Amino acid sequence: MRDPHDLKNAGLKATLPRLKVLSLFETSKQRHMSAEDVYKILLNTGEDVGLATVYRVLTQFEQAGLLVRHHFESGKAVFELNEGHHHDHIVCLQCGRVEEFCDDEIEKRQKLVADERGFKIHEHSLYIYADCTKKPCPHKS
Amino acid sequence: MRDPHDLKNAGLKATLPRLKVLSLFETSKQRHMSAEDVYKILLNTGEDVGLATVYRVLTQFEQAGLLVRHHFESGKAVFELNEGHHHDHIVCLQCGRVEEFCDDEIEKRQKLVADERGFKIHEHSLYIYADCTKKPCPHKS
DNA sequence: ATCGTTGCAAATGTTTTGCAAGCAT
DNA sequence: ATGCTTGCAAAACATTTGCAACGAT
Repeated sequence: MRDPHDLKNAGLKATLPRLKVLSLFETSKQRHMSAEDVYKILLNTGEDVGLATVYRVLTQFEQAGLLVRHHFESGKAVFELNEGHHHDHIVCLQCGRVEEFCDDEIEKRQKLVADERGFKIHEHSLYIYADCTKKPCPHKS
Repeated sequence: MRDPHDLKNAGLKATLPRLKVLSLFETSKQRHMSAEDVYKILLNTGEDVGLATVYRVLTQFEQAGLLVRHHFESGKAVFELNEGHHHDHIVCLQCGRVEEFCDDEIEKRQKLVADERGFKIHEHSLYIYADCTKKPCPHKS
């Protein structure tokens, strides 16, 4: 299922639900998933986990630095694996499609803007919300 | 209270609750307010409006283009008056403080990034979430 | 054996909706 | 008079929490 090592490093016991959730994020083609997404996928896979546990595990993983939480203006939080490398997100407001990007110039100006105003930016600080018109946009996934 | 004109233009009847809410946005020192904020301020001012009405009116104003809705990674939506002039937002994740900014270089690159990926950006597309460390940060308003 | 973890159900917080009464036109 | 609007209460979501049973060390 998954190496219990990473969990132990994070100070978390290597329990079934935690291994399943972490495993899912590492094997899923979908990089960004909500608690409900994770819960449903695990159910469909025949795994038996409670929704409350999924929420708890996701929060613990976020605090342990294994996952990053985003809100993406949708009313529900989504999580992605924290793989260290910096990137920002552009999100379609119609269908929820997420694409990652990295632009040095934007990085530079972003830090400038933040510094001027006394803000300290994070790894994932910057979001662009837009509409994906050219690509197939299923209007709500 | 407020000129009923703008409301009529938007195809909305000039009712008391709507005039009060619009008026509040135009007179409040706080540019960004949640439904709860608006509701409480109106109550404290002795005005009598239902919370459900506040939610409905805010949504109608958003659709009419009078207000802009943001989520700001906080679990609750906030609204601001749409005054036409473009700007982006940098938001403190600790206390919710919002500052507006406009950076031509970021604009340019943002459009580029969006174009490359087939996204169409809006007036308020770009957000930076950060921590305001240098300024007094009340840690939750 | 101990203490963290789980699942369920209940609680919480935000936003939406059904419906009868009320108001703008 | 008509039809949009309101307020309230209830419903709908997303998320969190209390608690007794369970599982990893």
